[in-house]
Amino acid sequence: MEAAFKAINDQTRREILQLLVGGPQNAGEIAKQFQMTKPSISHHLDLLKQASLILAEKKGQFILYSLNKEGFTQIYQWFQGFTTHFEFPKPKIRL
Amino acid sequence: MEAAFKAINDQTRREILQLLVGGPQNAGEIAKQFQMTKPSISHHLDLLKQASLILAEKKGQFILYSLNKEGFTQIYQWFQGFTTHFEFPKPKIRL
DNA sequence: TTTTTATTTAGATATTAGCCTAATTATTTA
DNA sequence: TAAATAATTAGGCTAATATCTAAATAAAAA
Repeated sequence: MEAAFKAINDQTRREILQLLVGGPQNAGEIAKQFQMTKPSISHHLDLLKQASLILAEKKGQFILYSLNKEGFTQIYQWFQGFTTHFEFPKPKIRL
Repeated sequence: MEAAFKAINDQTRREILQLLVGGPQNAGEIAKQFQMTKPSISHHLDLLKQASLILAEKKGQFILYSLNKEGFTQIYQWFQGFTTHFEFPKPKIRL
């Protein structure tokens, strides 16, 4: 859980997660959308993977990244510890 | 929102938030529960306050700290951007 | 008013984080 | 097999973070 909090404490990494909401992308595609070198993006992807916020699937010479529910669940569960004290609207759930 | 992510990316600060679920406490009471100096705890409280995760109310020579919904709402709203892709149980709400 | 108590602010230090360039690994294509 | 492509790993530099001690501020008590 430690890793998840660390991972989301960075603007670039939050933007990567946002991008992946639109569907899986490989490292090169992701990197193109940032003004930052590929090695830097690669490092961010590694931290997101360590936090179980994304999954990496090797497809030949490409690596396809996609969102991973596990890390988000960890964050949500932490958050839930406070929901008995504050009211929050229901999450929008895809049924 | 930046400040909220930063604030929760620290074990000590997350523990402080957890303590305050049990009700407001002043800085000294909070500090007693950690093996860390008062100035360090004071700094953590300042970061939590900057993130709108806690409120500080001066009571004579004491300062009473309590949870602040605002910062939690910011985190929750960010989180909601992903809930259309993953299903999460409803939060427990105190009505 | 002097002293004590509660808390913060300031300054110093050590660790961590983010970014770059250069080098390496793995896969595909010529 | 040699060259090109995709991505990561390694090393170094700077900025940000967490913690401490010492000093400052503010309120209460003696």
